[in-house]
Amino acid sequence: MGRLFAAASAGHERLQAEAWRACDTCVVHHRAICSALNDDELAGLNQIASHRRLRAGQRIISDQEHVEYFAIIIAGSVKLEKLLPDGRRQVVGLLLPSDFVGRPFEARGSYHAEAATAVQLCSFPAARFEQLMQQYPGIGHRLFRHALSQLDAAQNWMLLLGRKTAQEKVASLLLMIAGRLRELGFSEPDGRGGTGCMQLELPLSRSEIADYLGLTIETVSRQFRILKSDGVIKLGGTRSLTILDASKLEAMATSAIV
Amino acid sequence: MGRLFAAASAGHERLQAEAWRACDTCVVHHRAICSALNDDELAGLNQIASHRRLRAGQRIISDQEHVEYFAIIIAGSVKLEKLLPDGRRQVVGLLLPSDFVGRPFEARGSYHAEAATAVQLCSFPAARFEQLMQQYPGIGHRLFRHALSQLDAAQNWMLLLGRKTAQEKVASLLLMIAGRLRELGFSEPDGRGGTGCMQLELPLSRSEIADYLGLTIETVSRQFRILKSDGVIKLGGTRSLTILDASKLEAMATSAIV
DNA sequence: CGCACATTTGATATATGTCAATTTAGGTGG
DNA sequence: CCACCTAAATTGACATATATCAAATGTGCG
Repeated sequence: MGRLFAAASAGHERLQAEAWRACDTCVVHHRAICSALNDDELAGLNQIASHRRLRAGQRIISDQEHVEYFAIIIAGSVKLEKLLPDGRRQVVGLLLPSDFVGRPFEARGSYHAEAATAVQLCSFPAARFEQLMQQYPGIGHRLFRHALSQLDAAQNWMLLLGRKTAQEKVASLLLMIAGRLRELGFSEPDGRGGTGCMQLELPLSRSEIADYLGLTIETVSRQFRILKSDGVIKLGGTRSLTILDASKLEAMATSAIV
Repeated sequence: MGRLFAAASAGHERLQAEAWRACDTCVVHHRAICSALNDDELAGLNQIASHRRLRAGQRIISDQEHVEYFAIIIAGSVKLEKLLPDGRRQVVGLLLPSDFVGRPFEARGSYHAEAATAVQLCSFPAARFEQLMQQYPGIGHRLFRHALSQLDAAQNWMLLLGRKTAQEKVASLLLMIAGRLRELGFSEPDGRGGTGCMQLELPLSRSEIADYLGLTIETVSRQFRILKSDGVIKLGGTRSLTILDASKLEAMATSAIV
């Protein structure tokens, strides 16, 4: 997941003056919630925006802690996870570039949001962002749509968690990730740029994948092996993966994914 | 789940004239999305509202079909479910009185919404409702909050589906239902109105419960038996249930529920 | 290059699913 | 109001997908 937005963290004043220009060149500006905002709204947002870089594993929002800021992901991936008191863990969301991080109207987080890879954020102080939301309805409207599509995704994931087999779960995950990365332009058609082939970097480790699918590491690993020996995927290192036969993978996933 | 709103389906003209009055006496008017609307917004909503009664099993929204109307549940319960091609089924949502049914900004449903019990709805034609949403931002804002709390619930359910045992799942479900029914005023403190006791009518059959928890009917039944023999619950008929020891049930559920 | 950690692989255990009867519940007609 | 009747729920015996426990590799970093 390379291609980071390279605009260094300039001084705050400069940042504000160049506000518009900064958004204009942002790699996610045509996908993120800012995409459908008018100039006023965009300028307002830009005045409270600042960039942040996080390393893999750094926490963004913590369960039981005040949410300090909202953010749009510019690069990298963020996982949302919930814990049971005894340590069992469930990943409840995977956010990629252009996604919005944060839960308006609720002071405390209901999950941990954590950088799954190195991450670059465009972040907004929570209080000022909520002010802005009241001032400019367009922002809330965009966020509303984002929440609805997250809800759709969550419901699809409930079907996966409750009713799919380990094999279907793994196949579904790979297709979901591949689809979203392709949409974002991270597609790297492997070999002849055919329909079936795609090379990608997994945004999650095996154990995060297990926690996303409601499985153990070992089961995930065994399913990868089966996919590999069936010639459906190819692994290069632990996080680099090539889908060799997308239609076979789709058949294994049983029905469409979000 | 008795106490239906008894205002018969009067003629359309009368209904509009008495609009305000109708909302004023509605059993859910202080909980549903209409609660925080101003007089204009409420009047607008009322002009396009009509009541509908459905029997258990009737479909409200269908996967792959155009969504014809949105609605607020006045009485009864609605389940949202998703199907796999081979018939496996997952309930992805349970809606109770005051909840909103429907998915704005998306012509086709992504799930089936079906009356789980006899239901009474206050429904709005989809197109006119979306118009109204543009006209009155308050409506969209309320809906936004509703969507966010549905998302929270969905994420909690993902934790349940992915990581809880059958016993924890059943205990969690009972607590979730009990909590929501109590909030709605369907609490019936059994015996001495102590902390621990509550009598309730399950809004779902055993097989719907199984499909909500990602289990089989048989496993659900066995878990009920264990809870019964442990003195945690009491069953009267198949849908009438009394929680005898709420704190024990909470301990069995492992952590808080939405 | 070597070290620590992630991943894979293997052997075995178990929670939950499957299949097959029963039993119970709740509605219907006599 | 009661006996029947169908569908739902329960119960039991057994099967199995996935978890658990335990090494053995592999990977990528310092």
